[in-house]
Amino acid sequence: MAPSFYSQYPKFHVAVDCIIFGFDAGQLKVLLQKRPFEPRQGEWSLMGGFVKRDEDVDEAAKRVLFQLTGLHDIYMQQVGAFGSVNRDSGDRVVSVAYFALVEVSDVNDELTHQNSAYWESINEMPPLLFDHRDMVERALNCLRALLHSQPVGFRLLPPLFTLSQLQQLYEAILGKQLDKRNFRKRINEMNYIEKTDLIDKLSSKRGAALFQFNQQVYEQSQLFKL
Amino acid sequence: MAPSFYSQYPKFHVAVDCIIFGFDAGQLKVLLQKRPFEPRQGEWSLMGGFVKRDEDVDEAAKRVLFQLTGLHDIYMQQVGAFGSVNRDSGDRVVSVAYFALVEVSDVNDELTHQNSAYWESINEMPPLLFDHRDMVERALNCLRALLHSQPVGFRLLPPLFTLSQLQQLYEAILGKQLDKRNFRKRINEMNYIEKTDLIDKLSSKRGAALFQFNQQVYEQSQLFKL
DNA sequence: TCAAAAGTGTTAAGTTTACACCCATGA
DNA sequence: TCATGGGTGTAAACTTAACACTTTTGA
Repeated sequence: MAPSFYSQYPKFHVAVDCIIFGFDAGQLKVLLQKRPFEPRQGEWSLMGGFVKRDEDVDEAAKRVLFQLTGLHDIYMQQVGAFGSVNRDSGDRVVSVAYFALVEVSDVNDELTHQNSAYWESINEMPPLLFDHRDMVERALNCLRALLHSQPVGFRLLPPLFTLSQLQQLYEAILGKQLDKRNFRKRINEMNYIEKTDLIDKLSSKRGAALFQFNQQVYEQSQLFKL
Repeated sequence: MAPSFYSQYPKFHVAVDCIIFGFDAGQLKVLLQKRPFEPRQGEWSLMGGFVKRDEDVDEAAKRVLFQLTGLHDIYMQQVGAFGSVNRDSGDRVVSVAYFALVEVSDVNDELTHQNSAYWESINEMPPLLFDHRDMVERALNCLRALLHSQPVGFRLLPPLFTLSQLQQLYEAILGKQLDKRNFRKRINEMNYIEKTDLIDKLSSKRGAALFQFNQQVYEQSQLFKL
């Protein structure tokens, strides 16, 4: 192949970093990893990886998520590219950040152990490598905005959940208290969050109704908005 | 330097593409370029360029904007990274898109001519190269969202503008008609959009009051929101 | 019997929308 | 004198926010 016009320009490592959000013990968590290679081995970081030669950047993010959690078909969204010259002390690396919403109990614990990865509360994160803290903050802003426009909360919960759990989740993401009655009123208007006949007896003596998200009803309800 | 852990991984060309928004003749416009090199020379595209070895990706976007318009210190915001394997038929290129808000009359026409760049209405764009149309659409969505949270409109207008101009601009960006009285009521509540003593006699017989944006008042007003 | 979480409506405040006429001026 | 764009207020609809008590049941 003849040398193209492009070939006079430099090339860079391109990486992806994943902000993997989970919800556990009433708190919004992020899956953080002890960096397994030099430089700065052992420091807390996001799970990341280099993009392969014949791999979409989006695919690389999915692959990295899969490597760490064993999960496929997970909601992921790009946060943005981070491209400062000296952001990575190892070499010039342009990194594209993605966030993922996973259910903590679905995650393969063997894989996370192998990768020295641990769930940390968003409010109690240790100092992170490079610009990873910025990435988490930007991801959290994306998630907050998303929560207002789409029902993504349930992706962090088990298929069946109580309204108290859902409210705790919203409070953890938005970082503020919500009024119980107003919250339930709002959820009630969303027909795609359906009450089941099942009762959760674990979290209270009285028992709480379990709800589920109905994707089909949701998609139908969106069609009418045009 | 010893070969680092990183060096086993591939490298890619990294480019920036700029969606340069302007406002003219009552329409939202984008500055498009006839591609000056192969492959696909002569096709309509965004203005772009490769990131240099010792240049932040953000800096590269500013440089490309400057090359085409002669403008410095312009509002720019990243839209996201585009990283499909085959998005560029020349070679593997990961591109980061940015949008800029410029005042059309500030742009250096000599530079745009030299670069075969022309303002096209957002509603009448020709087919664009690669995934550039996606980039424009994503940028427009960003701009619309931004318009609701920050007063960025005036960056597309001259320092002095009439309320009718401002309304036309909002309508062009949002793609829908706005009510004149409601619009003016809303602008009136923003103390940082100040009425001046000057009158514009060009666009109407009666003359319209000219307004200006006051950055200091804006910053003050934002402090109170915490 | 009591502690702990579940569940339930109403009212006031604020925001958004819809809507129509007079004004000033140059041609 | 008239066509053109500039300028102005009010009422209804809707949305959001504030607020307190009863229920159930396991320990």
